[in-house]
Amino acid sequence: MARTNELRLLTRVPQMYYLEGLKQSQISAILNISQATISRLLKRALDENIVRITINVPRGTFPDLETGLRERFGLKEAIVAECGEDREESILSAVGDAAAHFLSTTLNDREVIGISSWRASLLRMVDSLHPLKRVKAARVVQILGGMGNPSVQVHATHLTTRLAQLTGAQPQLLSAPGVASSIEARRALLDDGFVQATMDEFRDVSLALVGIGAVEPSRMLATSGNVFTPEELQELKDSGAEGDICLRFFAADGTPVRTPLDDRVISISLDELKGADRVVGIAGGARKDRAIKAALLGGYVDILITDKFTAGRLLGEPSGT
Amino acid sequence: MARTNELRLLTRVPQMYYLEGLKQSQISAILNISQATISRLLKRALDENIVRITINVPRGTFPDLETGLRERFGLKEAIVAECGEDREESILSAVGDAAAHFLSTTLNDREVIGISSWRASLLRMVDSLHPLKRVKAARVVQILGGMGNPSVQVHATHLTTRLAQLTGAQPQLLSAPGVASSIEARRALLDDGFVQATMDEFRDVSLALVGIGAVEPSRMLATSGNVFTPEELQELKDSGAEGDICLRFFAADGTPVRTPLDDRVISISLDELKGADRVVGIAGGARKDRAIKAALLGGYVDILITDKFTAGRLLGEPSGT
DNA sequence: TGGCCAACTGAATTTTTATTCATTACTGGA
DNA sequence: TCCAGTAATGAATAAAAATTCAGTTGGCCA
Repeated sequence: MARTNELRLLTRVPQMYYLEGLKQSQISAILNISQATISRLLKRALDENIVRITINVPRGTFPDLETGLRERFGLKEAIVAECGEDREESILSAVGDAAAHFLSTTLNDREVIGISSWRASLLRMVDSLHPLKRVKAARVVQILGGMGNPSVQVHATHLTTRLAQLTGAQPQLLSAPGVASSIEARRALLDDGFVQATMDEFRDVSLALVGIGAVEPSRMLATSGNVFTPEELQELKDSGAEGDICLRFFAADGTPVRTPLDDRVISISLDELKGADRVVGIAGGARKDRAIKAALLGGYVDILITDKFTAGRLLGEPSGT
Repeated sequence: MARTNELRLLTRVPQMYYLEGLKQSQISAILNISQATISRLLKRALDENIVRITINVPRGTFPDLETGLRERFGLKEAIVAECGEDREESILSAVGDAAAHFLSTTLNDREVIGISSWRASLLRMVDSLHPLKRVKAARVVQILGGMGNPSVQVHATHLTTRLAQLTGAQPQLLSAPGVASSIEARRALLDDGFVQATMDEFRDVSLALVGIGAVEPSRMLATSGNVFTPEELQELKDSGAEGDICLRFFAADGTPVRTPLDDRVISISLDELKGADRVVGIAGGARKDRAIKAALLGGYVDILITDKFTAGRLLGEPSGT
């Protein structure tokens, strides 16, 4: 019975506070109980589950998947986008849009943005981005060279300059191919002052926007010119490479895979990438499942932006390595 | 789609705040959103019913009935006690206990308590009250004379002195019968200095503890000596009296009923009663339904302490006058 | 019976949250 | 296309809530 009297207060106080919207001091005055005690009663009501707070998940948001991704892969943040159907086009649009929104709400002033080229998802992001008036990034740094194929080279340039324009930043282009034809060719390219200057910026990147590539099946590698020879691709596969970020490859368990190719790639290194405050991975689609998982296991990404189908697959599979 | 991105935040932020227990400033740091915006998002999530707060009513508490009583009768507070069965004994015990708890948690320092005598419920309250060490009331004033019957007179005295003892206050007894034998007898009694002194205190009462009496059927009036003659009782009924507080009678709609009896009663007047900061009515039982309702309609009581059965009846009846 | 520990309490203080204010962007109508 | 009114934002500030602290009390065991 004594307990009943106490329970009455544990019900009454939250009722006044949460339902009637009274301040603790008002309740304190009405009930002749000190504000400190009101605060304590409220906490106790919460602890004892007399007050329950539930979050009603609106259609099109997936907090469960996001929490699952965060916890399973130790991510700082995961964003799962609603997506009509599980096809590339639909996913690109959903993920790009989500990434654009993410960028526009979380960009800080004077941020140095690093952006990978070559990525359809990043292109989509930039396309759906509205100009950011409120904040101004300092610089947008291209962290992966363009493709040999000139039209793709243009894309890479477009991506960087457009993003710089939208964020009011200075674009810092990397006027070199992502893959040099030889080690020597790479050396020569690195001697270029502009290339050098851009690459020096890699360590200053505070926010990196990157895609995640699949080694197999890779549409990009196959269609965007003869960047890699069939032999090189085979070598990659043989060495266990499962995916890449900025053409830096890693195995299924996330460990970096070093191949001779590394010495021809002109891009931020995985180590430099980890130096960024926030690395945002933007990718989705069944084709990339294994690569994304590998990237997450490798811890290369702090924030993942993906679609609900991919998120489901990343979590649904039996917990492999 | 734009809405979807927004909804995501409206889900994510409350999740972090309410479920993960993060501070707004921490969320602000994690999501790169200003604290002001976090606060606004939380409010919006509440408004849009994405976050729902429900209060789980524990067994033995009756917030619905209490709210009903408060709203229907404009009470400052209503306390409905759990009660095993709808019989006097059970109700007295429940209501007395609830009143004791109420008093012990809401008594202020230096309060002047007025207490009606003659009331079983008040007696019960005092019996279940533990000594209050924390606060000290200033005085306990008996606001209704005792009964002619000496043993009941003792009760009234006991009630007042005991309560004073428990609250560390000075008892202020009213050494006079509640009902004088005649107008002249009343005059004579009022000449007494002690009686006078106590009655002067009536206006200083800050917290009044009163029972509510039923005119018909009234056990108290019938059994406690020949206070009123059958004729007087008949007169009361004829004049429409439905209940009383400290032997001050009122009709079913709460309007005071003046009869010649008034001039023989020695107690606080209804007007003086209204001057108290808080008037606590402590009563229950089917016998008193009409009297309690009348008292509530008359607005004589700020706080009602009753049992669940009585509360149900007070609310359940078709909304009478 | 006394003494010690744990639990409560309210006042004061610190921490957290809500709001104000000034500014800037967006929208719809002329 | 331009403008007026609406909405949104962050920094600063006011307001509210949580916590610390110091002091009691009550129970429990020696």
